[in-house]
Amino acid sequence: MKESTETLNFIEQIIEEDLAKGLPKEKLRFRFPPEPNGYLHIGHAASICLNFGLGEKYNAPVNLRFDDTNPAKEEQEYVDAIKRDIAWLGFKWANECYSSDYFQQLYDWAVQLIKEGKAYVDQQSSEQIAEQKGTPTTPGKPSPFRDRPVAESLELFEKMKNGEFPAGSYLLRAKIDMASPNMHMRDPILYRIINAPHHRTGSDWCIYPMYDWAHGESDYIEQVSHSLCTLEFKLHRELYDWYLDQIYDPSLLRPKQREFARRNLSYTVMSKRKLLELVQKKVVAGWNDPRMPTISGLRRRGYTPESIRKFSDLSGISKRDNVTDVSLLEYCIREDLNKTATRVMAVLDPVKVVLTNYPEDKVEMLSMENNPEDPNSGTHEVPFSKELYIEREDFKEEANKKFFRLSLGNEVRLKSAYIIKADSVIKDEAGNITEIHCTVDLNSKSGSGTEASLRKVKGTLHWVSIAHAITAEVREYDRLFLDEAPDAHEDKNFMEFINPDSLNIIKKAYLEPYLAQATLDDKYQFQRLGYFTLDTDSKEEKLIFNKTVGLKDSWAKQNTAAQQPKQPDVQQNQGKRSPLNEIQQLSKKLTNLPEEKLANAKASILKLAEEVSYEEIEPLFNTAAKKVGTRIGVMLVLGVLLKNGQEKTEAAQEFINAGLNDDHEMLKAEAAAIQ
RNA sequence: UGACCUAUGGUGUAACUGGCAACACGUCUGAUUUUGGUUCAGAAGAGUCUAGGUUCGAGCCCUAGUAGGUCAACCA
Repeated sequence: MKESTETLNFIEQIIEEDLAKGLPKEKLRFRFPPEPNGYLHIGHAASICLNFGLGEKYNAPVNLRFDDTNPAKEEQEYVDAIKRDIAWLGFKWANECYSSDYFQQLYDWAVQLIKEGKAYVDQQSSEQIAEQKGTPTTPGKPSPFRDRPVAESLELFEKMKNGEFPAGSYLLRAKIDMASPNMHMRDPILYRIINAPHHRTGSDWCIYPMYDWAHGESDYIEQVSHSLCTLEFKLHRELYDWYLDQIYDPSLLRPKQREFARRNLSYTVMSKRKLLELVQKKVVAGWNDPRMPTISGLRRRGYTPESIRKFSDLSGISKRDNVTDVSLLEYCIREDLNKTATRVMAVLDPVKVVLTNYPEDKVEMLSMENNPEDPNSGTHEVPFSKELYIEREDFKEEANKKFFRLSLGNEVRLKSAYIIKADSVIKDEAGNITEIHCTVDLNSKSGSGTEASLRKVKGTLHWVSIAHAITAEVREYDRLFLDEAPDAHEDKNFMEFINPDSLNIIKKAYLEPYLAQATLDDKYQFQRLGYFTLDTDSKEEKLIFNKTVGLKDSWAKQNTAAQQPKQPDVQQNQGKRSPLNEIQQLSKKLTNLPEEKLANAKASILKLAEEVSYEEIEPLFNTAAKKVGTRIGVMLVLGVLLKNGQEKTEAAQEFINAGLNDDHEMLKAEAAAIQ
């Protein structure tokens, strides 16, 4: 038996440690805690897959808990959408929970806190409270109501609950530490008054608990062992633990909060607020627009649950900021669809082909494989006749040898049909090709096994019989933003990077008739074009297909590369290092580089050296002797400085002398060059 | 000018807790192919932010820097 060498992410390691320390495996319990104020997106999928994945791995229950403590923002519509998305991803929650289910318990605990002198009712404005709170670098001041007698707080809290005060007039605050370096510990708010109907509790409550108070205690009530959230809650952990300390019964399990980095995807944004802005400003058609990174958008676009789970799996979990390239997501969906999608033919930009030697009225039904990757997928029939459409870009009158498609005098195969040869073209007055006249080799029928059919030809084209084709609208999508990280610019708003061409609608595409029976669940590969699925806007009399993702296209890549031979290197958009820093990085490799690269590295160092001052490099003179690369780099910089008129100090001379006496040839040489 | 977190090929993650850096995507070759897809074979690309230290030995530990992120909502 092979020992499983599967590596654990840091969350799994924490769990394993807890298990090793004696936590019984049966006590493991997780939760996914969305706030029902928006749709789930691919970033949430990371959290969903983490929590539910852990549940599957350890055979532990995972609750779906709606964090619904703010009636002003939350709606039933979102609850329904969230449940739909999680179920679609293929996960089953143990219990459907709501923080609002615990309002009474939370209230009782709050009363207990007041009685113990650990909470008090405040009645200042939010401005006053904010001012007293201080700043991260200066301590706060206590509220004048901080030492209000317990009985008075109790009475006021009771009145708050009974709706005797207007919204915003009173608050319940925990009494912790106004001087804590952690702002969250400076007497955080436990309850505020909100006069809005709650989607579940209606008007039962006028006071609502804040996140920190509700979340940790909900974890505790549900006996969640590991409460996993994103990094921005790291500073909340101290408060999470403080609240737990106040009510914790040692005979019960104590939840543990741990934080991981949220997942970002390149060329899109991932915050609910920003996605909502795209919806509200009508940049997209809605939360489930196929260009949106929402689960519902991806679903409509044609992504499968498997592909999204695979993506989460490959992306991993860690604690550093990240921007995962969309190409990984695209890889995941292609990989899935390649194995499962039915192959069909569709022509999006047609040009007419006439087979001059094919009988006028003849129609053949040809057989086409549904999926060459799956031997059991069967075949379907596709009609063939004298007049066809092929893709306009699949023909050129004259072509070089790199063009594998149809051109005058050359042969090409029609997928699952015959080999044809282009003889002539007909053009309109503007010079546009309107018809391509070809002769067909009638002995070359696909699958006939004849010698002619086995002939090797350079290219294979997809096609559609004009007389039999059905039409449909096809929607092609491109990235929503032109910038890799549209919301990572301090000086620019993410909306400035919107791609104006993210949607391309082809009003009339021609499809093989088999597609007339397509359903919303079907996934197709339009051969040589990409993966497509029916859009929800589609109607029986008007089919609409979404392009999920294109096939990899090394031909297109080759072409664009040829068009723009030298693309300026647009990388290095973050972490602008200082020249000295870059020099140090370059230097350390110096001793390991092959010659050509060595010359380049040296040249770069010499150039960067112009921007470095003597004061900056002097400390580097006592670089450890074994770090030869760095010493060489420093020597090079020193050379430049001396040449530019820098006085040769004692320290510099010493450094040069040390270099001269070094064993390393390169260092010795560079020292000799400037001594 | 405080606290906390983070730093490994272009990108995302690994490295059995100290033994000279692995996997995936992407990129580039070549083969196969009735999809310029798939598949297969291969290549290039990082000495792990910098400096010092501990150690026989450091990506992992310590110190100091640097860079990025988070925190001052009656949001979650």
